[in-house]
Amino acid sequence: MKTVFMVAEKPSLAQSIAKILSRGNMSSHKGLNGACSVHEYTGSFMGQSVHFKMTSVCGHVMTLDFIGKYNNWDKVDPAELFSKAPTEKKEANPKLTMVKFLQVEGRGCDHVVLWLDCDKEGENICFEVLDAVLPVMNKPRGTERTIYRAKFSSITDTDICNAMNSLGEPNHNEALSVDARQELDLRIGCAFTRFQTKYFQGKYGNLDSSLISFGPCQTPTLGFCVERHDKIQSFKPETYWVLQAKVNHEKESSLTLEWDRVRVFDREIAQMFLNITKMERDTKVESVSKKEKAKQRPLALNTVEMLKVASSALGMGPQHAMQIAERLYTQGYISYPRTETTHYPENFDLKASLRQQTNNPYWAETVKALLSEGINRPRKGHDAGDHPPITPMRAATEAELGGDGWRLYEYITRHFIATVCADCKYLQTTISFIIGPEHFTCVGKMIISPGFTEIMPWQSIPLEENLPKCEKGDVFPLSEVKLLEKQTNPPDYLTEAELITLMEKHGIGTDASIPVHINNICQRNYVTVENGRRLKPTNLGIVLVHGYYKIDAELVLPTIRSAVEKQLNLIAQGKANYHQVLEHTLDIFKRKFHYFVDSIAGMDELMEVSFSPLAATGKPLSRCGKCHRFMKYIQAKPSRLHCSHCDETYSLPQNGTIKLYKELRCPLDDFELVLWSSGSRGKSYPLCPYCYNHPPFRDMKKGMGCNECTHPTCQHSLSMLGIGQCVECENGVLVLDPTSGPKWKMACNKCNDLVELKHAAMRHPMHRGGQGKRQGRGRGKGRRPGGRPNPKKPKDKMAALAAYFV
DNA sequence: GCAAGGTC
Repeated sequence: MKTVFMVAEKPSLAQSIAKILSRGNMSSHKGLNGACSVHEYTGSFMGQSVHFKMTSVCGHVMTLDFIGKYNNWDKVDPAELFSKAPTEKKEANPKLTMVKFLQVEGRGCDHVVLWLDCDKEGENICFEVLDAVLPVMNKPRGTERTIYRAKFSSITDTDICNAMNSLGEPNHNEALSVDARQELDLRIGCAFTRFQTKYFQGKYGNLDSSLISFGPCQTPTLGFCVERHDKIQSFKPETYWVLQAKVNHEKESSLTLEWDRVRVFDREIAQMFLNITKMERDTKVESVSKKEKAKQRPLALNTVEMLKVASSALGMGPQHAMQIAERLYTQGYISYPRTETTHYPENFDLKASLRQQTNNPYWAETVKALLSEGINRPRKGHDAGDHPPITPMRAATEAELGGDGWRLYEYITRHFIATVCADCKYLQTTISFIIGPEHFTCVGKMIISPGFTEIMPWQSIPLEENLPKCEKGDVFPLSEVKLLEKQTNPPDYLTEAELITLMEKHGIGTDASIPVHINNICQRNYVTVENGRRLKPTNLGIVLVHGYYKIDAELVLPTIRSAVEKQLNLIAQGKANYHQVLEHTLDIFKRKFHYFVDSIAGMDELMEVSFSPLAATGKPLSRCGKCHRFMKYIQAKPSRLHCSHCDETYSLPQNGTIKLYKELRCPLDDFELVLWSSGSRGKSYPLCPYCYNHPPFRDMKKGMGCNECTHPTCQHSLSMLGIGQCVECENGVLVLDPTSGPKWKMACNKCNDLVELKHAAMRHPMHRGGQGKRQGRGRGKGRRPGGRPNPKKPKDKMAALAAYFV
């Protein structure tokens, strides 16, 4: 019997599709990578009885990167990344050993059916799968076809079966357009990022320049936030005047009328209107209109809408919300959370989903009523052909989900129920009044039936004051006519929800990547999240965007992504040649890059305004070995030492504290040693700022402290303070921490192992005089003591220490 | 150490 190998984009889809095609009659087992499963069954294929093997990948199998030597930032000119630097495909997630997995499962199969998502990325993954499995599959006999592509637009029985009955071929052009996108993003993003980072790194003391990134999605995302900032900054409040009239009706109840002109910006004109209307004693009703209006129930939920509500109503950031949603999904509480679709599949069992919710204390009554009185047909949404909308899949309690998990589940469920509720109906009454020549209006709303707002109370129509019962021609006495002086207000910073809307509108990122881009600009310190999840750009974010505006605004405009995608679509549609588009687009960006490099002084001028140059920051800490003047310690990341006289910067270990180490000096270069420690209870070791950056011995690398130094006689070196092999790691040596007495500690110079010596009472080994030689300890040669020597009579103090070594 | 896109 022949074997048909089938591959979906993710494990959950492989399972659903296999279940449909096998009519539930399949056997499943986990694959060798632990992430993917294989579902097997017998069925018919092209009129023959065959064995089916359905499995999946986990998104992209491969990722694009430069070949190794081009990843050295110090040796490669970023300009080379545009053409010279070769790229290679690497496994996207080496832990999953996806290529091996596909080859093990695909070996000896006769046909392959590609069930990857029906978008361009999916088409590209088709070819990644083929690259892996074709070499190990059986060769076709004669003209027999091997490769098939299933095209489906939803995971429903009919759609999947239809796809199986009308298999096509993978679309090479669409796959190529993704190859081109990958290469463009890589070359452009990395070139700009490396250049900017290296240019600004170490120039300003209070600038965190460990990474100053650029990308065709993240940079315009930042651009939106700074654009709003600029609007706020340049905002000039204007004074305007509003005419307000109040009438008395019934007993003591007063009604405020809205002026039809809304407001005027000229004081004299406003005053004139006041004078005219003030002469009147009462107001006449011109007309009364009543209209029945409806507020529509929501569309079925997709990712972007979920993220917006999570941010604005639940106060959860998009990245966090997505993590929670993924957890709810893998635990079976909700459907797949990454979808653009807002339309339920035709055969979606809405009632079955509702029935699961009949025991929930918060909405059981609403759900039961819906089930007994009949549900409303959901609105017609958009079918993107990816996944069904996000819905609850089983009942849950607050206790089992906890905190944010429950809050997100509650929202998803309420939203789902709302989509099958009735619209909210209300009666809108508009009364028009006339005072002299001026018209005023009063609007009131009365709920007829709350509909979906019952389950989504935050959407309910605000209650408004009761309008008087009146008819055309009625006259009411005016109680007050006055002029209000007001000022226009600046807009506020962008909320995350507004930013998501902007990104979606301009096609920046996808439902899955939007949270990543927002997270990026937060983590890189370009924006901070303020109250109400508003995004406020930092000085760095503002300077970057203003710098791009100054040099080449296209780099930050939201059109940068869509312009490139337009080109890529030409490849996908077969209207343009892959190589030509790639070369042409790269050429444009290469020119932009060179212009940017030549004009970087323009951005630097802005940096100078916001940040202090290195020489002016930091506090004097230790002496330079060359000029013997004090160098300054710059605490801002990446923390470093700077000698303003020699104009040299020395990098330091990060994530810890740096202190002067007793004014001791390195015997090799005369630099004063500093002491790095990871915290009050953590490990610490001395280091020479010069050696740390310029390793003195061949067996040392950049970034090594004295605890790894092989200097044979220096009293701070590994050779002198090394005690024994580390138990936790392979090559580490436990080195005495000379500052730790009287509770002596030893720390591994490779891993994080830290050993406390409980009873050792001893003099500082550094002060023990000249007799201390290596005695067989030291670099890599540390030996573990054979047995515990008599603690009362140690041979020497170092041996005593070793005796405590666990 | 870098992009953006899949997904675990």
